Amino acid sequence: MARTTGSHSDITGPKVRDAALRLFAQNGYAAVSMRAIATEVGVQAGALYNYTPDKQTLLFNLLHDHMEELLEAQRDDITTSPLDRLRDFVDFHIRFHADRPDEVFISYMELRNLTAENFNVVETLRRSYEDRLETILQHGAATGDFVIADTKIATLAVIAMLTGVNTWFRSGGRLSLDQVIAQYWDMVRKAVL
Amino acid sequence: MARTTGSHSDITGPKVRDAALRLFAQNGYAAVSMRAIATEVGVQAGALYNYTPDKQTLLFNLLHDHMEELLEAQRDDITTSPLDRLRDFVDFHIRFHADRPDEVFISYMELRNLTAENFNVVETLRRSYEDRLETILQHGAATGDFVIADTKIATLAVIAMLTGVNTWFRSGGRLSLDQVIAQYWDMVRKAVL
DNA sequence: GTCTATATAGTGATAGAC
DNA sequence: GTCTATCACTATATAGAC
Repeated sequence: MARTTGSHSDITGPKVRDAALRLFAQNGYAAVSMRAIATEVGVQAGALYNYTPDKQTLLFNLLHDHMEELLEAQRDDITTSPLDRLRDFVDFHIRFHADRPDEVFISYMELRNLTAENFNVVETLRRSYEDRLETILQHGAATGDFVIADTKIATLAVIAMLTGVNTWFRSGGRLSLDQVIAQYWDMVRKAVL
Repeated sequence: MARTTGSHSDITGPKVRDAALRLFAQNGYAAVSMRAIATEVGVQAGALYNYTPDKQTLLFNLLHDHMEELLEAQRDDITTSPLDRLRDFVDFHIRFHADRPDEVFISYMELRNLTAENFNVVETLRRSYEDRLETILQHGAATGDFVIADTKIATLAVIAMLTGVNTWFRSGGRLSLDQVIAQYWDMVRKAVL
């Protein structure tokens, strides 16, 4: 219970994580040195190794936890209509991703800097998220609510379209997030009809 | 006219370019050393500097030339209907990008590794490509052929969706490129109707 | 828990021989 | 045009003092 005087692990730990996230997103994993992260945190490089065994684990944890949070946050009410479920998915996806631009960015850009083993873990999580959308589309296609030639292609097309919002959307811009969501929902709805 | 005996610049030059393209796409610009490129070409690192002043120029040329080729190849017959022009754009975009997976990949992943000046050049070219699609959508919206709330958003949404094909399409897979194009065209067509 | 110092290896680019 | 050799840095990670 008693905490060692001068221990800052519960403060420094998150700071290391935040600094790594910001710097990886800004400059890319390979271009960011442990010294740069340490400087951002306000410690010397050696001190970082109290919080991560190595740089690779730092990256893996950021991507892994992002995917876990995504899967944890996404809800699908299977008692509602396919159209309502799809609308909820579109709304959730855009909102969740718009809230975490750095996490989303490194999740796409830094996949190839994961070790093969770490990549497989993250990739499995990503696929299970895709599967949730495909399940909705398959259900709607089966009931006749949707007209979709190939649900796998439609899944990938919709996710690519929605995730693209992150490349240009900035809060405080010409359109509010609600307006953006409304317009994407309009396009997605028509595309699967 | 006469060529120096033993000169291989017309062979080695393209080989340097191809090796850089492949390695940048596979491992990322920052993670690829000039020595690695030289090994791939079959020369020593110092020899590369007969073909590029530095590593940055190597990257810039790849991205710049890719965008120039894209703009050069894209055709828009303004005498046809908005729907036909849009269909041609979708067909062209998917086909052109599917043919050049490495160029497309580094054009998205390595933008941030360009110097500010080089980035602006490439970014300007990219925007002018986007503008060509937006022109088509604006025209169709004006004639009533399309129903689009915001042509800028629709432009970005369609390009994100189409470019997403490159993340999963592999020639020889479940679907032919023609089948893929047909399905994307179906979704795009319905989305703007 | 953080520091300094260091081991070990890699980097981009250049000089000058051939 | 390509080679070898090298300069001046920077990298990740660790050891041991405090």
